[in-house]
Amino acid sequence: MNSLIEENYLKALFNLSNSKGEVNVNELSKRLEIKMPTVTSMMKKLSEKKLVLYESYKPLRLTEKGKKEAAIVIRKHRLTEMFLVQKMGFGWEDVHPIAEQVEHIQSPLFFDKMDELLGFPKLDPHGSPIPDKNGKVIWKEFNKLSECKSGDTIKLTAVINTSGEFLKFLNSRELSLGLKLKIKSVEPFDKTMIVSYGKRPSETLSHTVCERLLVEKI
Amino acid sequence: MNSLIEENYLKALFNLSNSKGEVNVNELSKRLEIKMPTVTSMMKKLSEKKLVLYESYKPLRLTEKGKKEAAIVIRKHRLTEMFLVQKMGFGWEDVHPIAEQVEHIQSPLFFDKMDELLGFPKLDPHGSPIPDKNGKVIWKEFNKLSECKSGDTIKLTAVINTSGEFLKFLNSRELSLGLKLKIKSVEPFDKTMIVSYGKRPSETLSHTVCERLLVEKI
DNA sequence: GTAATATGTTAGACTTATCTAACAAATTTG
DNA sequence: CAAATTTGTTAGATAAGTCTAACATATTAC
Repeated sequence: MNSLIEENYLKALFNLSNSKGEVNVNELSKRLEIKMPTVTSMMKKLSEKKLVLYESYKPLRLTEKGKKEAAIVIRKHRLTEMFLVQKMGFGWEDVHPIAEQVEHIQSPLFFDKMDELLGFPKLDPHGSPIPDKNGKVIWKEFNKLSECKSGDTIKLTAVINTSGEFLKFLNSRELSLGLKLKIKSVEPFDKTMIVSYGKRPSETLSHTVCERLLVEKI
Repeated sequence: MNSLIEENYLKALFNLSNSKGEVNVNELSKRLEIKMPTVTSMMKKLSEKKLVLYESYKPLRLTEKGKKEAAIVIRKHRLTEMFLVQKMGFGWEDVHPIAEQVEHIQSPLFFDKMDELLGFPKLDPHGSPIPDKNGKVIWKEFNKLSECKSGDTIKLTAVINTSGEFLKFLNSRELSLGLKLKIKSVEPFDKTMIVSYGKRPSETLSHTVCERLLVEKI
């Protein structure tokens, strides 16, 4: 059994690995807001437990066991977020800090019940995939909105940043997952996009925003 | 903010106080399965925080602040139990260990949502009162079944012991809260009761069981 | 009312997870 | 490629919560 703190290291490592495969001590330290020497010593501990491959001055990698245990925590996090939104009436901007705590509950049955009541969802409220019970994650190939071209019609499928700030911004523009958007034009200078969707014929989205929105081409 | 561990001490102290008003270090030590010296030092710490009245060699008492903070934790525990039973399909024998973890979640909104979805229940699935948001508890005057007499007709209103063992025993006899029972006879030698209820014309309940069942006279 | 027992405290050690300061290796830069 | 910068490690300190061993006080029993 891993401690709550070990679970947080595994989770951070897993999330950082998804983009890079390998992770620096420094990156992990920044993500967790924990100083590097502390991270180093935890890496040694997790290495002892066969959860992390650690060698001095080398990048960090999760073992298969480590990946699986991290994915289970992430599964619990995302099921919780979905449950909070679907069954308890929370907005998607409010669920992260609660899920951050609930994910550490030790009771497979509790999360199985959530899963069942939700009808075995594949995605969480932010469009992130929910790992299965064995820790397997099915990653869909996503495009960033920022990489699309003028004239494209796309569907909003996920958000990258799940901070309350960003999600409240999306709420204020009535941008929600599943929404269909048309790209009317892209400003070459600052990559700002003019898009239309729903009842909004013309909305301006900064590059910063477009980089955080994942879409499917239609 | 109190740590998870401090919350457990407060809760245990509150639960033990309900019967006695005062609690020994020794009793608390046994309840928590934590050695006495550790309990002593935690009492000093909680005394610093104005949650407990502690003097060497004297019995322990919660301050008003301590009572309130303990009651809030117990509120979260009992709301969780109710939610697990009513909204997630758990049996009353399975909810305790999960609630024991969920009670430490820091998010008043999370528990307010539960409360609302449950319709602001006053009792948990075991018949224990749910403290209100201010930590006020309304204690009903209960009788133990073991104190009733032959011929009495009573309604099962609460259980004292919430161990899985005991609750599974009650399940096996179809004994649930709200059930009406008639006491047919009481064996003077060992205080065993013969009762009838539902479709069961004659069931034998040991004194041990009868002491753990709280009832209302009809 | 003293002896025996039960209860409670003090002192000091251990574990986990954190930190800072100092040093070491790797990477980047001119 | 050598200097400067960034990244990583080691050593030692700190805090929370636990323990055991030894000692102190209270309570119970005779």
